[in-house]
Amino acid sequence: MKRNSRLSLALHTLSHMAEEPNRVRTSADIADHAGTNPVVVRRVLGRLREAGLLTSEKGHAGGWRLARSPQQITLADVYLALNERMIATGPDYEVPSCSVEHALFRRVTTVLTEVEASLVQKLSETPISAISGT
Amino acid sequence: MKRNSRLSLALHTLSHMAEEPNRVRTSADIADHAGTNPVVVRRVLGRLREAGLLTSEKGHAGGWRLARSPQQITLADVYLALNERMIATGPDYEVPSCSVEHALFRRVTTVLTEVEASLVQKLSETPISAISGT
DNA sequence: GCATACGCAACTAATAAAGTTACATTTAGC
DNA sequence: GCTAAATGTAACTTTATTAGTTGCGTATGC
Repeated sequence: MKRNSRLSLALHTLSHMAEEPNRVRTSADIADHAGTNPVVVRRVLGRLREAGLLTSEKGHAGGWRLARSPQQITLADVYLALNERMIATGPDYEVPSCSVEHALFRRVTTVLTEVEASLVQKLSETPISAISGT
Repeated sequence: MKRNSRLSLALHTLSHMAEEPNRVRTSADIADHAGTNPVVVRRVLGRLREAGLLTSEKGHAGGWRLARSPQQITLADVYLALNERMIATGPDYEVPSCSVEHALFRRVTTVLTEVEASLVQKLSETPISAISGT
């Protein structure tokens, strides 16, 4: 794995799960499939659980499962759950003091925010069931 | 500066240039405004030049200038010039051997490619002149 | 010829992410 | 209860990317 790996891992895993929603999978199984390791899987899937897309159960016979039907989970849900905004200029760029600069800065930020919203809108049109074979 | 800095730097610089298209700017000037240094500026703007968005001239009184009018340069041009695909699963994820896996893999890739195309389409609707004050 | 610009290569430093190890906690089944 | 198997999480190491820096070659206008 390399870059964009969280989104990639999340999508592949969810698509798989969408094919057999009732099957419980352990992070070790998922890691094997994805060619990574269980802790990394738990880190990524943990975010999806926080967002209400997955549930996990501890202990013997525990593991991961979809929290709702594959038709009700869209790519936007996954994208937002990972909380990795691809576009927005973060709040780290030094905010300019000059007012002209500041106005320019705000216009750039505004446009990028709109673009991101449009991206999320587009993502929300595709449920993960459309990616799985079912 | 931190992340997304190339896109950020490019957009801010181009927006500035859009306000006074005839003015030639040195990488040192631009670096001062952006709070970075001239070499970094040349690296980023170099990509925009390769994409035909900017021209640069060496020597005394040299510097950077828009290659065409601000109305004719869109955010998609900038995004594509930087060649940083934000979405696509690169060709680095190990390609699965199992045919079922392979089919799933291809569907994920296809969907992400479509999403990226839609993003570029959206970006192409905004020229940099819309961000500058003019 | 000299000052001033870009072009580029090479190196360092900072950052983020994946990978790894270790251990606590929870749960099912005996 | 004991044990095996699973998640949860913290800490650390490794790796990859990027910004930053330095130095020097080359081009250009005065």
